[in-house]
Amino acid sequence: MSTIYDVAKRAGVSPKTVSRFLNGDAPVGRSTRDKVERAIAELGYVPSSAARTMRSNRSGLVGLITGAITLTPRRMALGGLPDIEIVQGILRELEESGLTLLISDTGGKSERIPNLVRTFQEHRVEGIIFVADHHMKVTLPGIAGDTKLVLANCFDDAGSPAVLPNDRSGQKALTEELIARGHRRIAYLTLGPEMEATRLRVAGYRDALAIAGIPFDPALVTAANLSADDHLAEEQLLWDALDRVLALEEPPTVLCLGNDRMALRAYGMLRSRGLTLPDDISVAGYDDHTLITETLYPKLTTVKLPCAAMGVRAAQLLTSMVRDGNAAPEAPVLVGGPAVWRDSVRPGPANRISELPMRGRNPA
Amino acid sequence: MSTIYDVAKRAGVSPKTVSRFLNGDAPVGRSTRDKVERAIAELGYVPSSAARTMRSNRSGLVGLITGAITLTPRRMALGGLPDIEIVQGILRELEESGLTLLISDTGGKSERIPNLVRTFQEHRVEGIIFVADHHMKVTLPGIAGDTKLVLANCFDDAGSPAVLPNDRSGQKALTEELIARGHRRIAYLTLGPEMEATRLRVAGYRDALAIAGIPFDPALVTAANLSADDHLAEEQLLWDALDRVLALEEPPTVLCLGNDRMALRAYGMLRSRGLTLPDDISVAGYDDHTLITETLYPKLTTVKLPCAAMGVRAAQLLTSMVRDGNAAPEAPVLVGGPAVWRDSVRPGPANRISELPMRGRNPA
DNA sequence: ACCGAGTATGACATCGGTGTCATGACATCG
DNA sequence: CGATGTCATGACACCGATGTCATACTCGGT
Repeated sequence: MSTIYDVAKRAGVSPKTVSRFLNGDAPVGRSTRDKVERAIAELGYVPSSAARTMRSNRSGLVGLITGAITLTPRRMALGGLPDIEIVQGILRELEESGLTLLISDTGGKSERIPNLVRTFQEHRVEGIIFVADHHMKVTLPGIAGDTKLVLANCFDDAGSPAVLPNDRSGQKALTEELIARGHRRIAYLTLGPEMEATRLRVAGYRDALAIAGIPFDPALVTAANLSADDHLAEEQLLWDALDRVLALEEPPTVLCLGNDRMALRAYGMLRSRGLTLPDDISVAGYDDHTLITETLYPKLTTVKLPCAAMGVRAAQLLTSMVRDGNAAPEAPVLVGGPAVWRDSVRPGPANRISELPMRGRNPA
Repeated sequence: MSTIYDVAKRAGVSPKTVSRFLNGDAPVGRSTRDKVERAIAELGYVPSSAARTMRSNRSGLVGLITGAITLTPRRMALGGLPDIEIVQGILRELEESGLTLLISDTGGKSERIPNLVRTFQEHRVEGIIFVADHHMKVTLPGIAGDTKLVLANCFDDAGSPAVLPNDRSGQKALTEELIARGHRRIAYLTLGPEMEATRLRVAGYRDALAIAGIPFDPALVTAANLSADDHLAEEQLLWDALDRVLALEEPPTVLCLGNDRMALRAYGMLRSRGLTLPDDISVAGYDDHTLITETLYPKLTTVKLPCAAMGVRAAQLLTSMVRDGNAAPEAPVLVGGPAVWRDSVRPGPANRISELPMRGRNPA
């Protein structure tokens, strides 16, 4: 591989002049410029970022740590959340920034992270983005030097700059729209209670109820999902939760589910009870996993989890910290996603379930 | 970030001794070793790969060019082929190799490739793997220097080392198994005629027929897919092709489709004609896209496209070229995938379609 | 006591760019 | 016409590793 010295010799100028031509940091005479240009083309010269990095202490690299690449196909098949969309947002934003992305995949094994970080540091990345597969708290190894860190879809105790989905506003918006359509008895079958998303979305749900002056009924809100990969247990949990809320004295007219996959399952369970969607009961999901939401009949009303936007924001945040030396924001950046209105929620003021025979409400 | 000089000063030794400790290229006294070890830990020293690269001319980087990351979710939703599995295979194989992967995504725009290659060369990658989303011919920009290149799922005119799916043996194996189960009239509704896969798989199909002494009937083989993203036209093409082969004097007892998505469509079309699978007619796909093959009823018999294995082989090939200086293989590496036997092919010697009324054979 | 072999270490140059400073050629101005 | 300023260019050191060569010390054999 030819060097700047080769180019200089061929063009009959000093290496520094070639450097000036390449970087434009000082004027270069027209004829000199032409000679250098020709020499570069003839030699196929490409500057070495290693040498540049040494002198300038800027590598032009940023690191990305994720499990999305190895885990996505499996999660896709399960209808899980494509955190790969966050990675896509990051890619898109970084594309024009002149920064080169080093991607490391954890393969789902978090114990590998320290090694990945170490490798990144050897390559003197200017910043690292860590992408989690769901809204969660993480604990990362300390990062030496002034390498910047941005967390996407997660946060830590150290208060590292983070980009998070606005779960609270998302569930609030959905609930508000449900209320606006006349629903008063809104069941919420949540994800596991240990999930950040659950805590925040329940808060958003209660926000909306409070604004509308509807009293909060704890019987309508229950966890109905596991974080573990145990389909059978998940199914039973959901069935039981659904059973309980439908058997209430005053049953819900709409079911909000913790994610679209739960909604998919709920469709089947409700139908096996002889209920028609959305006429007998309405359903809403969360995530806007289009593979599910657009495929189901009726199409699923849900809340968009703004993955791509989170990726873009995370990348913007990192570039602004790395290139412009901006300080990290005090508070996490919250990225909201809209409620996406489809056909699984009856537009009318109420559903018919309260008029149904017990068969629909409790088939057992 | 601290340097080897900082470590040397703190440990009271020369930088070269620290270097020896780090690389183990010469014996280091026990007490010296301890002092150096402590100094490194106290300073959180991480060696600079940029400096190392300059001196040694080896960056420890390999580049990967793909469109899998940005395109996968869309293709997944379509039931297309997850070339991301190739990337996974590469990741897995490279993990323990000490090489760091630079991943660039084309975003589906091949005109970006020269820039990606250029960026890789600036970082002095030791090799580049190019991953295509389907078996195809590509034309890549020339790569200066002695950077190695490996093509995965594609090949070029220059004879660059390539890892390819063995389409011919795959379709041959499937066809042979069909024949072994008594099928004689085997229709093959292929992908677009311009696809490499089509040419090779038809050859494999004919190989199997020839071995069994079954004459090749051109009326049974017809292209029934478009490369373009035109669902409606695709559907019509498939319908028409299906219509023609079913209306033959001597209709097929089994339909082979160009991929699993076509098989998925074929299921619907055959059923709308009142045919029962696999009793009235058998169906086989290609790719083993488990989201489809395991979900359909009956489960789809298909040929596994060995994506992960191709990724592994491509990475092995590149590391052997980069690290051990091995020469590129003369011929492309062909990776075979087995026929995966599920329930969509009737085990019996023949299907009943030839006994069916015209309704089933031509509903129009 | 002496020599060669092995062990443990350091001085110095080098990789390919770029920051700093110096220099020479002109143009401009009072 | 000399002082000043701008433009165009080059010489040289430096970033942080490591290869090469040199040096000093320790042993065991003779």
